[in-house]
Amino acid sequence: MEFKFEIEKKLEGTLGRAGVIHTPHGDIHTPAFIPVGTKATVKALTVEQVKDLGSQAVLANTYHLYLEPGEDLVAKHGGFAKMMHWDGPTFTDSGGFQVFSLGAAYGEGVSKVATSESLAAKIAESKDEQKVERQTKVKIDEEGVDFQSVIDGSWHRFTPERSMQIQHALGADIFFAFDECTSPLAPHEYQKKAIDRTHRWAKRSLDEHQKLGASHSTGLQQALFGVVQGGSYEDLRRESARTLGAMDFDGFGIGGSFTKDDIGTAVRWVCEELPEGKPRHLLGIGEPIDFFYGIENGIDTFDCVSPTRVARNGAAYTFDGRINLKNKEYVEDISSIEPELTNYTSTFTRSYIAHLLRSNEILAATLISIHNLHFVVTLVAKIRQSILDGTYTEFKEQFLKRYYKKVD
RNA sequence: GCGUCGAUGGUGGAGUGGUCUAUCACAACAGACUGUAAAUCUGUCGCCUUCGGGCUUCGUAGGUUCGAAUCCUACUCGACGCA
Repeated sequence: MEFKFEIEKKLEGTLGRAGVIHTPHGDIHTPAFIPVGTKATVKALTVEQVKDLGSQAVLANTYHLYLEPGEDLVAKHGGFAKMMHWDGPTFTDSGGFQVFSLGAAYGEGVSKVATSESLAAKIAESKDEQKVERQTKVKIDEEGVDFQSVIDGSWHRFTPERSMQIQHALGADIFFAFDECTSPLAPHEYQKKAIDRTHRWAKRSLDEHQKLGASHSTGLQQALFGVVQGGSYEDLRRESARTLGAMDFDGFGIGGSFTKDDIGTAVRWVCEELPEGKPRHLLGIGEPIDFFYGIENGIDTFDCVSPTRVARNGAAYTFDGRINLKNKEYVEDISSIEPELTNYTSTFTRSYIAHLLRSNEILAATLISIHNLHFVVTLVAKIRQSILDGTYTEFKEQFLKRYYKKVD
């Protein structure tokens, strides 16, 4: 019943590896994609569907479950996994990301992953004149964070200790330390201040976690991952990884915002510093290309809302790139979304799904979510297999060539 | 047959003398979405354009007026009422 990570095979000449994470609720064969079930549900899907498409674990969110229905109620069910009938491994995010999405990112149009052009434009814009005081729903201080509920506007407070208490009540196998996810627009000076504070919070999270763990009667051992920050600055990323790497964490999350073409580089800086024998999770990343650059630079697990979010908005992954099924060209297309992938959704035509989208039927969200999650879960599983088989380079080349081919 | 009311862009429906290619919604056509404020958001949506602008629309045909989707007349069509 112990948490343990084993490396099965390394990817020659890179930081990549295939391995297995043992958790109290089963193994995760890595690299792996972990579907996000923020509020103890993977949106639009039943747990049977999530399982059948090959998911090994689910990640839920502390912020959302704390607000609704509250961690005590979740604890009465025996944890969020039991509540949602998921019997495999689970993660909970700390609520730290909401410090970003409801704080620095709130109403600013900044996203976790930006293209360098859009970022440059935003930076120019923010330097332009004195901007009106921006409205956020978050106030950060040394002790923790005050934040306003997105549900009813009421004010709440998270500290590292509080986040750990809530996460223990929610009952996942793997927790994340409470961190501050900064804006990509923040200057080096602020990023430095933020990681120093995040490191102090990490230590406090660890202390509280150990205190709470000692009092558990279940005999299960939960793992705690520290979260590396540092924005797009190499010195800060490395410093953050070294500092947290020296602490007694079971694994590490890599958080923060990235420049689209540079995710791999930032990950490499971090993974070069982190202890090799502990698992690394890349928080909130998961477009097809990102998996390759993440994995060869040392990432073991990913989570991302993108497959399910874009699915609800009508976009589907195919081996020839992402398509928008709402578009006219699919109205009479009687092929399946991706003929080379077999799952529940593949028995339906693009035309039928386009019809469901156009008539606003909720089944469209379910069918495309099944497909997209199956696509990314399978893709990462294939990458894992290619590492074991020694065919990674060919596999990567073949996949990317087709997925990102430019049409002239 | 008489009377009343009505006819607006793909649809519904505002607008009742200038600021009207005409509010708005829907539909349509695209785009975005990366630790879920998200079954969401953004743009386009008469024709042409060298993107400055140009041209044509509010049932049809006339008229009044400097100026009409808006006022008048006739006609066409529709709904309702009376015969």
